Amino acid sequence: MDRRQAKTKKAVMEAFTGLLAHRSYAAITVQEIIDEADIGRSTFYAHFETKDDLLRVLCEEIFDHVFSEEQHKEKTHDFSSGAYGIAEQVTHMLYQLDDSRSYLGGILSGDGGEIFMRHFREHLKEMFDKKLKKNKNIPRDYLLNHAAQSFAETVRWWLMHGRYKPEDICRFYMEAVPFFV
Amino acid sequence: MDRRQAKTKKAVMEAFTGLLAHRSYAAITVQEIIDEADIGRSTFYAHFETKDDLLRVLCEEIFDHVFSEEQHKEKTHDFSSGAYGIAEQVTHMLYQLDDSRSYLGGILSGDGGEIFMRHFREHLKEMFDKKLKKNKNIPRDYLLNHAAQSFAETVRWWLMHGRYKPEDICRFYMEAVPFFV
DNA sequence: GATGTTATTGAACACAGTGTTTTGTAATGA
DNA sequence: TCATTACAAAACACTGTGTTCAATAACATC
Repeated sequence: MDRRQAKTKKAVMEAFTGLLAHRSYAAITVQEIIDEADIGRSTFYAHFETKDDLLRVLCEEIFDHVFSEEQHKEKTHDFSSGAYGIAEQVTHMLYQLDDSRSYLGGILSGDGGEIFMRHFREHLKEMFDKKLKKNKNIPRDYLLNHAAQSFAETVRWWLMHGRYKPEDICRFYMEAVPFFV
Repeated sequence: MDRRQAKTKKAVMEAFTGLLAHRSYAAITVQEIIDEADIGRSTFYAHFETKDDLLRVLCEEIFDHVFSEEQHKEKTHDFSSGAYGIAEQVTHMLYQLDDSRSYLGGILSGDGGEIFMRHFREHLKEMFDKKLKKNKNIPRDYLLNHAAQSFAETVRWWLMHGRYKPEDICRFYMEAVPFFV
Protein backbone atom coordinates (compact mmCIF):
# COMPACT_ATOMS: atom_id res chain seq x y z
CA MET A 1 0.00 0.00 0.00
CA ASP A 2 1.14 3.46 -0.90
CA ARG A 3 2.71 5.19 2.06
CA ARG A 4 0.61 8.27 1.37
CA GLN A 5 -2.61 6.30 1.64
CA ALA A 6 -1.51 4.65 4.84
CA LYS A 7 -0.52 7.98 6.32
CA THR A 8 -3.82 9.55 5.35
CA LYS A 9 -5.86 6.71 6.76
CA LYS A 10 -3.90 6.77 9.99
CA ALA A 11 -4.37 10.53 10.28
CA VAL A 12 -8.12 10.20 9.75
CA MET A 13 -8.51 7.39 12.24
CA GLU A 14 -6.54 9.21 14.89
CA ALA A 15 -8.43 12.43 14.30
CA PHE A 16 -11.72 10.55 14.47
CA THR A 17 -10.98 8.64 17.66
CA GLY A 18 -9.53 11.80 19.16
CA LEU A 19 -12.74 13.70 18.49
CA LEU A 20 -14.86 10.78 19.70
CA ALA A 21 -13.13 11.03 23.06
CA HIS A 22 -14.77 14.40 23.66
CA ARG A 23 -17.94 14.50 21.57
CA SER A 24 -20.59 12.07 20.40
CA TYR A 25 -20.48 10.67 16.89
CA ALA A 26 -23.58 12.56 15.79
CA ALA A 27 -22.09 15.86 16.94
CA ILE A 28 -18.89 15.43 14.95
CA THR A 29 -18.83 16.79 11.40
CA VAL A 30 -16.78 15.56 8.48
CA GLN A 31 -15.20 18.99 8.28
CA GLU A 32 -13.90 18.68 11.83
CA ILE A 33 -12.36 15.31 11.09
CA ILE A 34 -10.73 16.78 7.98
CA ASP A 35 -9.37 19.76 9.87
CA GLU A 36 -8.12 17.62 12.72
CA ALA A 37 -6.48 15.16 10.33
CA ASP A 38 -5.15 18.07 8.30
CA ILE A 39 -6.10 16.68 4.92
CA GLY A 40 -8.13 17.87 1.95
CA ARG A 41 -11.84 17.28 1.76
CA SER A 42 -11.63 15.30 -1.45
CA THR A 43 -8.97 13.11 0.12
CA PHE A 44 -11.34 12.10 2.86
CA TYR A 45 -13.98 11.10 0.35
CA ALA A 46 -11.41 9.19 -1.67
CA HIS A 47 -10.94 6.95 1.36
CA PHE A 48 -14.42 6.74 2.84
CA GLU A 49 -17.73 6.80 1.07
CA THR A 50 -19.61 8.57 3.84
CA LYS A 51 -19.26 9.49 7.46
CA ASP A 52 -21.17 6.36 8.48
CA ASP A 53 -18.73 4.36 6.39
CA LEU A 54 -15.88 5.71 8.47
CA LEU A 55 -17.65 4.66 11.64
CA ARG A 56 -18.29 1.24 10.16
CA VAL A 57 -14.59 0.83 9.36
CA LEU A 58 -13.63 1.86 12.88
CA CYS A 59 -16.12 -0.58 14.36
CA GLU A 60 -14.75 -3.38 12.19
CA GLU A 61 -11.24 -2.63 13.36
CA ILE A 62 -12.39 -2.77 16.95
CA PHE A 63 -14.20 -6.05 16.36
CA ASP A 64 -11.18 -7.52 14.57
CA HIS A 65 -9.21 -6.65 17.65
CA VAL A 66 -11.80 -8.03 20.04
CA PHE A 67 -12.70 -11.23 18.23
CA SER A 68 -9.59 -12.26 16.33
CA GLU A 69 -7.56 -13.20 19.37
CA GLU A 70 -10.50 -15.33 20.39
CA GLN A 71 -10.51 -17.24 17.15
CA HIS A 72 -6.80 -17.79 17.57
CA LYS A 73 -7.32 -19.19 21.04
CA GLU A 74 -10.09 -21.42 19.81
CA LYS A 75 -7.93 -22.94 17.13
CA THR A 76 -5.01 -23.37 19.47
CA HIS A 77 -6.68 -24.81 22.53
CA ASP A 78 -9.94 -26.04 21.13
CA PHE A 79 -12.24 -24.10 23.43
CA SER A 80 -14.87 -24.29 20.74
CA SER A 81 -17.21 -26.53 22.65
CA GLY A 82 -17.33 -26.67 26.38
CA ALA A 83 -18.17 -24.55 29.38
CA TYR A 84 -14.51 -24.02 30.01
CA GLY A 85 -13.37 -21.04 28.08
CA ILE A 86 -16.50 -18.96 27.81
CA ALA A 87 -15.69 -16.94 30.90
CA GLU A 88 -12.11 -16.54 29.73
CA GLN A 89 -13.27 -15.45 26.30
CA VAL A 90 -15.67 -12.92 27.73
CA THR A 91 -13.03 -11.54 30.06
CA HIS A 92 -10.57 -11.28 27.24
CA MET A 93 -13.04 -9.35 25.10
CA LEU A 94 -13.62 -6.98 27.98
CA TYR A 95 -9.91 -6.32 28.27
CA GLN A 96 -9.70 -5.57 24.57
CA LEU A 97 -12.66 -3.23 24.74
CA ASP A 98 -11.15 -1.44 27.70
CA ASP A 99 -8.26 -0.44 25.45
CA SER A 100 -10.67 1.53 23.28
CA ARG A 101 -12.54 2.97 26.22
CA SER A 102 -11.54 6.56 25.46
CA TYR A 103 -13.41 6.79 22.17
CA LEU A 104 -16.04 4.09 22.66
CA GLY A 105 -17.90 6.56 24.82
CA GLY A 106 -18.33 8.87 21.85
CA ILE A 107 -19.48 6.01 19.67
CA LEU A 108 -22.00 4.72 22.16
CA SER A 109 -23.65 7.96 23.18
CA GLY A 110 -26.26 9.32 20.83
CA ASP A 111 -27.25 7.55 17.66
CA GLY A 112 -23.82 6.33 16.62
CA GLY A 113 -24.36 3.69 19.26
CA GLU A 114 -26.94 2.11 17.02
CA ILE A 115 -24.37 1.18 14.38
CA PHE A 116 -21.85 -0.17 16.85
CA MET A 117 -24.38 -2.09 18.89
CA ARG A 118 -26.01 -3.69 15.86
CA HIS A 119 -22.72 -4.96 14.43
CA PHE A 120 -21.48 -5.98 17.84
CA ARG A 121 -24.66 -7.95 18.51
CA GLU A 122 -24.35 -9.81 15.21
CA HIS A 123 -20.73 -10.73 15.88
CA LEU A 124 -21.68 -11.92 19.33
CA LYS A 125 -24.59 -13.99 18.08
CA GLU A 126 -22.23 -15.82 15.77
CA MET A 127 -19.76 -16.38 18.59
CA PHE A 128 -22.35 -17.47 21.16
CA ASP A 129 -24.25 -19.69 18.77
CA LYS A 130 -22.43 -22.86 19.71
CA LYS A 131 -22.12 -22.10 23.38
CA LEU A 132 -25.76 -21.90 24.39
CA LYS A 133 -27.34 -24.51 26.59
CA LYS A 134 -30.42 -26.21 25.28
CA ASN A 135 -33.60 -24.80 26.76
CA LYS A 136 -36.98 -26.29 26.01
CA ASN A 137 -38.98 -23.34 27.30
CA ILE A 138 -37.43 -20.55 25.24
CA PRO A 139 -36.96 -20.37 21.45
CA ARG A 140 -33.29 -20.56 20.57
CA ASP A 141 -33.70 -17.45 18.44
CA TYR A 142 -34.86 -15.45 21.41
CA LEU A 143 -32.24 -16.82 23.75
CA LEU A 144 -29.39 -16.16 21.36
CA ASN A 145 -30.55 -12.60 20.81
CA HIS A 146 -30.97 -12.15 24.54
CA ALA A 147 -27.47 -13.41 25.34
CA ALA A 148 -25.83 -11.28 22.65
CA GLN A 149 -27.79 -8.12 23.32
CA SER A 150 -27.30 -8.46 27.06
CA PHE A 151 -23.57 -8.68 26.65
CA ALA A 152 -23.48 -5.70 24.31
CA GLU A 153 -25.58 -3.78 26.80
CA THR A 154 -23.36 -4.92 29.64
CA VAL A 155 -20.39 -3.46 27.80
CA ARG A 156 -22.24 -0.23 27.19
CA TRP A 157 -23.25 0.03 30.83
CA TRP A 158 -19.71 -0.69 31.92
CA LEU A 159 -18.13 1.86 29.62
CA MET A 160 -20.64 4.56 30.39
CA HIS A 161 -21.24 4.22 34.11
CA GLY A 162 -19.36 1.58 36.02
CA ARG A 163 -15.73 1.38 36.94
CA TYR A 164 -15.34 -2.31 37.59
CA LYS A 165 -12.59 -4.67 36.55
CA PRO A 166 -13.19 -6.88 33.51
CA GLU A 167 -13.30 -9.92 35.79
CA ASP A 168 -16.11 -8.39 37.84
CA ILE A 169 -18.12 -7.49 34.77
CA CYS A 170 -17.67 -11.00 33.45
CA ARG A 171 -19.00 -12.42 36.71
CA PHE A 172 -22.05 -10.14 36.68
CA TYR A 173 -22.84 -11.09 33.12
CA MET A 174 -22.39 -14.81 33.55
CA GLU A 175 -24.65 -14.73 36.57
CA ALA A 176 -27.30 -12.57 34.91
CA VAL A 177 -27.33 -14.67 31.75
CA PRO A 178 -26.80 -18.27 32.92
CA PHE A 179 -27.52 -19.97 29.65
CA PHE A 180 -24.09 -21.11 28.55
CA VAL A 181 -22.89 -24.68 28.53
CA MET B 1 -57.86 24.05 23.80
CA ASP B 2 -58.59 25.67 20.49
CA ARG B 3 -60.29 23.25 18.12
CA ARG B 4 -57.85 24.28 15.39
CA GLN B 5 -54.87 23.31 17.48
CA ALA B 6 -56.34 19.96 18.38
CA LYS B 7 -57.16 19.25 14.76
CA THR B 8 -53.64 20.17 13.65
CA LYS B 9 -51.99 18.04 16.27
CA LYS B 10 -54.17 15.07 15.41
CA ALA B 11 -53.38 15.50 11.72
CA VAL B 12 -49.65 15.60 12.42
CA MET B 13 -49.72 12.56 14.68
CA GLU B 14 -51.71 10.53 12.20
CA ALA B 15 -49.49 11.57 9.33
CA PHE B 16 -46.41 10.72 11.35
CA THR B 17 -47.57 7.29 12.50
CA GLY B 18 -48.82 6.60 9.01
CA LEU B 19 -45.42 7.32 7.53
CA LEU B 20 -43.68 5.35 10.27
CA ALA B 21 -45.64 2.30 9.20
CA HIS B 22 -43.75 2.25 5.92
CA ARG B 23 -40.42 3.99 6.49
CA SER B 24 -37.93 4.40 9.29
CA TYR B 25 -37.89 7.54 11.38
CA ALA B 26 -34.55 8.69 9.99
CA ALA B 27 -35.80 8.39 6.41
CA ILE B 28 -38.86 10.55 7.01
CA THR B 29 -38.51 14.30 6.43
CA VAL B 30 -40.44 17.08 8.08
CA GLN B 31 -41.68 18.10 4.64
CA GLU B 32 -43.27 14.70 4.13
CA ILE B 33 -45.04 14.91 7.46
CA ILE B 34 -46.29 18.38 6.54
CA ASP B 35 -47.52 17.26 3.14
CA GLU B 36 -49.18 14.18 4.56
CA ALA B 37 -50.85 16.18 7.33
CA ASP B 38 -51.73 18.86 4.79
CA ILE B 39 -50.65 21.78 6.93
CA GLY B 40 -48.28 24.71 6.54
CA ARG B 41 -44.64 24.45 7.44
CA SER B 42 -44.82 27.22 10.02
CA THR B 43 -47.78 25.51 11.62
CA PHE B 44 -45.73 22.41 12.22
CA TYR B 45 -43.00 24.40 13.91
CA ALA B 46 -45.56 26.23 16.00
CA HIS B 47 -46.51 22.87 17.50
CA PHE B 48 -43.19 21.05 17.68
CA GLU B 49 -39.75 22.46 18.24
CA THR B 50 -37.94 19.92 16.09
CA LYS B 51 -38.47 16.60 14.40
CA ASP B 52 -36.94 14.80 17.38
CA ASP B 53 -39.37 16.68 19.58
CA LEU B 54 -42.26 15.20 17.63
CA LEU B 55 -40.84 11.72 18.13
CA ARG B 56 -40.42 12.41 21.81
CA VAL B 57 -44.05 13.47 22.10
CA LEU B 58 -45.19 10.34 20.29
CA CYS B 59 -43.06 8.16 22.56
CA GLU B 60 -44.50 9.83 25.64
CA GLU B 61 -48.01 9.19 24.40
CA ILE B 62 -47.15 5.54 23.87
CA PHE B 63 -45.63 5.27 27.33
CA ASP B 64 -48.61 7.00 28.90
CA HIS B 65 -50.73 4.36 27.25
CA VAL B 66 -48.48 1.51 28.30
CA PHE B 67 -47.71 2.54 31.87
CA SER B 68 -50.74 4.51 33.04
CA GLU B 69 -53.08 1.53 33.19
CA GLU B 70 -50.41 -0.16 35.26
CA GLN B 71 -50.28 2.62 37.79
CA HIS B 72 -54.04 2.48 38.00
CA LYS B 73 -53.92 -1.25 38.71
CA GLU B 74 -51.25 -0.74 41.30
CA LYS B 75 -53.29 1.80 43.19
CA THR B 76 -56.41 -0.30 42.95
CA HIS B 77 -55.15 -3.72 43.83
CA ASP B 78 -51.90 -2.91 45.56
CA PHE B 79 -49.62 -4.96 43.34
CA SER B 80 -46.78 -2.66 44.28
CA SER B 81 -44.85 -5.26 46.22
CA GLY B 82 -45.13 -8.94 45.56
CA ALA B 83 -44.38 -11.56 42.96
CA TYR B 84 -48.00 -11.71 42.06
CA GLY B 85 -48.73 -9.14 39.43
CA ILE B 86 -45.41 -8.76 37.69
CA ALA B 87 -46.25 -11.28 34.99
CA GLU B 88 -49.66 -9.74 34.58
CA GLN B 89 -48.19 -6.29 34.34
CA VAL B 90 -45.67 -7.37 31.75
CA THR B 91 -48.33 -9.11 29.70
CA HIS B 92 -50.54 -6.09 29.87
CA MET B 93 -47.75 -3.84 28.62
CA LEU B 94 -47.16 -6.19 25.75
CA TYR B 95 -50.81 -6.00 24.76
CA GLN B 96 -50.67 -2.21 24.83
CA LEU B 97 -47.52 -2.19 22.71
CA ASP B 98 -49.09 -4.57 20.24
CA ASP B 99 -51.69 -1.90 19.53
CA SER B 100 -48.96 0.40 18.25
CA ARG B 101 -47.20 -2.35 16.34
CA SER B 102 -47.79 -0.79 12.93
CA TYR B 103 -45.67 2.27 13.54
CA LEU B 104 -43.35 1.02 16.26
CA GLY B 105 -41.44 -0.77 13.53
CA GLY B 106 -40.57 2.54 11.92
CA ILE B 107 -39.51 3.99 15.26
CA LEU B 108 -37.33 1.06 16.17
CA SER B 109 -35.48 0.55 12.91
CA GLY B 110 -32.60 2.89 12.28
CA ASP B 111 -31.51 5.50 14.75
CA GLY B 112 -34.95 6.61 15.91
CA GLY B 113 -34.87 3.44 17.97
CA GLU B 114 -32.29 5.05 20.18
CA ILE B 115 -34.71 7.69 21.44
CA PHE B 116 -37.54 5.25 22.05
CA MET B 117 -35.35 2.64 23.69
CA ARG B 118 -33.65 5.11 26.01
CA HIS B 119 -36.91 6.55 27.29
CA PHE B 120 -38.51 3.15 27.48
CA ARG B 121 -35.60 1.80 29.49
CA GLU B 122 -35.80 4.65 31.98
CA HIS B 123 -39.52 4.16 32.49
CA LEU B 124 -38.95 0.45 32.99
CA LYS B 125 -36.17 0.99 35.49
CA GLU B 126 -38.49 3.07 37.57
CA MET B 127 -41.21 0.47 37.35
CA PHE B 128 -38.94 -2.51 38.05
CA ASP B 129 -37.08 -0.83 40.86
CA LYS B 130 -39.26 -2.23 43.63
CA LYS B 131 -39.77 -5.62 42.08
CA LEU B 132 -36.22 -6.90 41.93
CA LYS B 133 -35.06 -9.74 44.12
CA LYS B 134 -32.06 -9.09 46.30
CA ASN B 135 -28.87 -10.53 44.85
CA LYS B 136 -25.60 -10.43 46.72
CA ASN B 137 -23.44 -11.27 43.69
CA ILE B 138 -24.57 -8.53 41.32
CA PRO B 139 -24.76 -4.77 41.92
CA ARG B 140 -28.34 -3.61 42.02
CA ASP B 141 -27.48 -0.93 39.47
CA TYR B 142 -26.37 -3.52 36.97
CA LEU B 143 -29.27 -5.83 37.62
CA LEU B 144 -31.87 -3.10 37.26
CA ASN B 145 -30.34 -1.95 34.01
CA HIS B 146 -30.16 -5.53 32.80
CA ALA B 147 -33.80 -6.24 33.60
CA ALA B 148 -35.03 -3.04 31.97
CA GLN B 149 -32.85 -3.21 28.90
CA SER B 150 -33.64 -6.88 28.39
CA PHE B 151 -37.34 -6.18 28.42
CA ALA B 152 -36.98 -3.29 26.00
CA GLU B 153 -34.91 -5.51 23.75
CA THR B 154 -37.43 -8.31 24.10
CA VAL B 155 -40.11 -5.95 22.86
CA ARG B 156 -37.93 -4.86 19.98
CA TRP B 157 -37.18 -8.45 19.03
CA TRP B 158 -40.84 -9.35 19.24
CA LEU B 159 -42.02 -6.43 17.12
CA MET B 160 -39.31 -6.85 14.51
CA HIS B 161 -39.02 -10.61 14.11
CA GLY B 162 -41.29 -12.84 16.13
CA ARG B 163 -44.99 -13.43 15.87
CA TYR B 164 -45.78 -14.78 19.29
CA LYS B 165 -48.63 -14.00 21.60
CA PRO B 166 -48.01 -11.54 24.45
CA GLU B 167 -48.35 -14.39 26.95
CA ASP B 168 -45.57 -16.32 25.20
CA ILE B 169 -43.25 -13.34 25.14
CA CYS B 170 -43.92 -12.74 28.81
CA ARG B 171 -42.98 -16.34 29.59
CA PHE B 172 -39.74 -16.11 27.60
CA TYR B 173 -38.76 -12.92 29.34
CA MET B 174 -39.59 -14.06 32.85
CA GLU B 175 -37.56 -17.20 32.29
CA ALA B 176 -34.62 -15.39 30.72
CA VAL B 177 -34.54 -12.73 33.46
CA PRO B 178 -35.47 -14.58 36.66
CA PHE B 179 -34.68 -11.79 39.07
CA PHE B 180 -38.11 -10.64 40.15
CA VAL B 181 -39.61 -11.24 43.55
C1' DG C 1 17.78 10.57 -12.35
C1' DA C 2 13.88 10.29 -15.62
C1' DT C 3 9.12 8.80 -16.19
C1' DG C 4 4.55 7.29 -15.94
C1' DT C 5 1.23 6.51 -12.24
C1' DT C 6 -1.30 7.54 -8.30
C1' DA C 7 -2.59 10.31 -4.21
C1' DT C 8 -3.45 14.73 -2.46
C1' DT C 9 -5.02 19.40 -2.46
C1' DG C 10 -8.19 23.28 -2.46
C1' DA C 11 -11.81 25.54 -4.04
C1' DA C 12 -16.04 25.68 -6.04
C1' DC C 13 -20.29 23.44 -6.59
C1' DA C 14 -25.04 21.20 -6.26
C1' DC C 15 -28.10 19.49 -3.13
C1' DA C 16 -31.07 18.17 0.75
C1' DG C 17 -32.91 19.17 4.87
C1' DT C 18 -33.75 22.04 9.00
C1' DG C 19 -35.70 25.67 11.34
C1' DT C 20 -37.10 30.97 11.06
C1' DT C 21 -39.50 34.94 9.64
C1' DT C 22 -43.09 37.66 7.70
C1' DT C 23 -47.44 39.00 6.01
C1' DG C 24 -52.02 38.26 4.91
C1' DT C 25 -56.13 35.45 5.93
C1' DA C 26 -59.44 32.74 8.42
C1' DA C 27 -61.34 30.55 12.41
C1' DT C 28 -62.43 30.91 17.19
C1' DG C 29 -64.57 32.11 21.54
C1' DA C 30 -66.44 35.59 24.45
C1' DT D 1 -69.25 42.09 16.77
C1' DC D 2 -64.49 42.10 17.76
C1' DA D 3 -60.16 41.10 19.69
C1' DT D 4 -57.42 37.18 19.76
C1' DT D 5 -55.24 33.32 18.13
C1' DA D 6 -54.01 29.86 14.67
C1' DC D 7 -52.98 28.99 10.11
C1' DA D 8 -50.92 29.26 5.28
C1' DA D 9 -47.54 30.33 1.91
C1' DA D 10 -43.39 31.62 0.43
C1' DA D 11 -39.02 33.21 0.97
C1' DC D 12 -35.05 32.95 3.65
C1' DA D 13 -30.56 31.77 6.16
C1' DC D 14 -27.97 28.13 7.58
C1' DT D 15 -25.58 23.72 8.23
C1' DG D 16 -23.80 19.80 6.56
C1' DT D 17 -23.08 16.32 2.93
C1' DG D 18 -20.93 14.53 -0.92
C1' DT D 19 -18.99 15.68 -5.91
C1' DT D 20 -16.03 17.55 -9.38
C1' DC D 21 -11.84 19.14 -11.47
C1' DA D 22 -7.46 21.00 -12.52
C1' DA D 23 -3.01 21.68 -10.51
C1' DT D 24 0.57 19.77 -7.69
C1' DA D 25 3.25 16.52 -5.09
C1' DA D 26 4.77 11.95 -3.81
C1' DC D 27 5.60 7.53 -5.23
C1' DA D 28 7.50 3.10 -7.43
C1' DT D 29 10.08 1.43 -11.07
C1' DC D 30 13.25 1.24 -14.55
